Amino acid sequence: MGSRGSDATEIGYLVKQAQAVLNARMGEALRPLDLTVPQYACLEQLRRQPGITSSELARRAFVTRQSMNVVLHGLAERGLVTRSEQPGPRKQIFAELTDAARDLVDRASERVAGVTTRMTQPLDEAGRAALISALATCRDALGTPLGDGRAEEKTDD
Amino acid sequence: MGSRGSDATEIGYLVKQAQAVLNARMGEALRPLDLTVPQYACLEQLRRQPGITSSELARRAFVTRQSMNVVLHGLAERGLVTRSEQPGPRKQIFAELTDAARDLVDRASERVAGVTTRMTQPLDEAGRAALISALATCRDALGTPLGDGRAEEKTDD
DNA sequence: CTTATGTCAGTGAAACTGATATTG
DNA sequence: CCAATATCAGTTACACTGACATAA
Repeated sequence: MGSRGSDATEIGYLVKQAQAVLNARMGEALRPLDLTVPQYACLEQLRRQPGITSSELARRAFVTRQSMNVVLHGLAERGLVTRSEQPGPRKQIFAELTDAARDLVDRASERVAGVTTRMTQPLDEAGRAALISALATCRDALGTPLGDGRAEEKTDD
Repeated sequence: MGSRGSDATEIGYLVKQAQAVLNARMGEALRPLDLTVPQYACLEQLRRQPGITSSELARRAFVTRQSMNVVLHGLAERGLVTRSEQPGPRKQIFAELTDAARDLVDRASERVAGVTTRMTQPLDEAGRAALISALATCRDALGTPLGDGRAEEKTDD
């Protein structure tokens, strides 16, 4: 570990802190709608891409299928998500938002947007663009998601 | 919602995703040491500032005292943390790392540094500095942590 | 009396691992 | 047989709220 101008460790901390505050504020904003942050994230993802499978949802949230399934089933029981009766090619089950959910997600998105807007308020346009770019780069730099258990080339350990 | 050049919502997503991947990778890196990410964060904070109280630890992690106490007690039971017998001015109890913990945290830090370094690898020096600055700005823009229930509006710290 | 601390008790959402069945 | 899906079962770390006692 030589000399770094900008310590990478510091970035790790800041990502964690920023996400912690963001998560707390989002949770507060979503509570009146009876939604948790993971639930909202799941719904929002479904709005952006209807008909997605739970496995794909899990990949995008960087969690296991089993974890995502808990959230997804909870949402289905609340009538916010429908799951296709007819499995697809690979036994896939496709999820979609219900009309009630679409309305709810709209309101949730407004509230969340208020939080994120406030968070990025002090940044100028260029700074915002740079932040988006840098965060995407960091996300991709850490490579593949986490599989189910097997099937994952052992990197180094 | 309006059309902005750089959507603030996108930043929220990226913060979440980046943190999710980072958290996953850190968890994998720390598992061989039998440490969870929150545990490591707690230990690292204690190394940086020995003698800190659990309430202060909680504030920095943006969680409640009760939540932090669970982590802290777990670490104490494992002999990684000592807690002062003599309460301070305000009934405070000060925590410190044990020698065993110091050694463990060293190894943990190396592993974590490997992850964060990999994460920021594609960025150049200027980009890293800009990211640090922007993240700190975002974190601070969302204001104070969450107290215990009452007592907010404490701007100085 | 007010405030900050530590603590006990309970709850809950959501992550994990492991195993199994099914389909292409 | 292999790969990817869905699912069931169990565990766990860790967040929350609420309530209480204590000390400055």
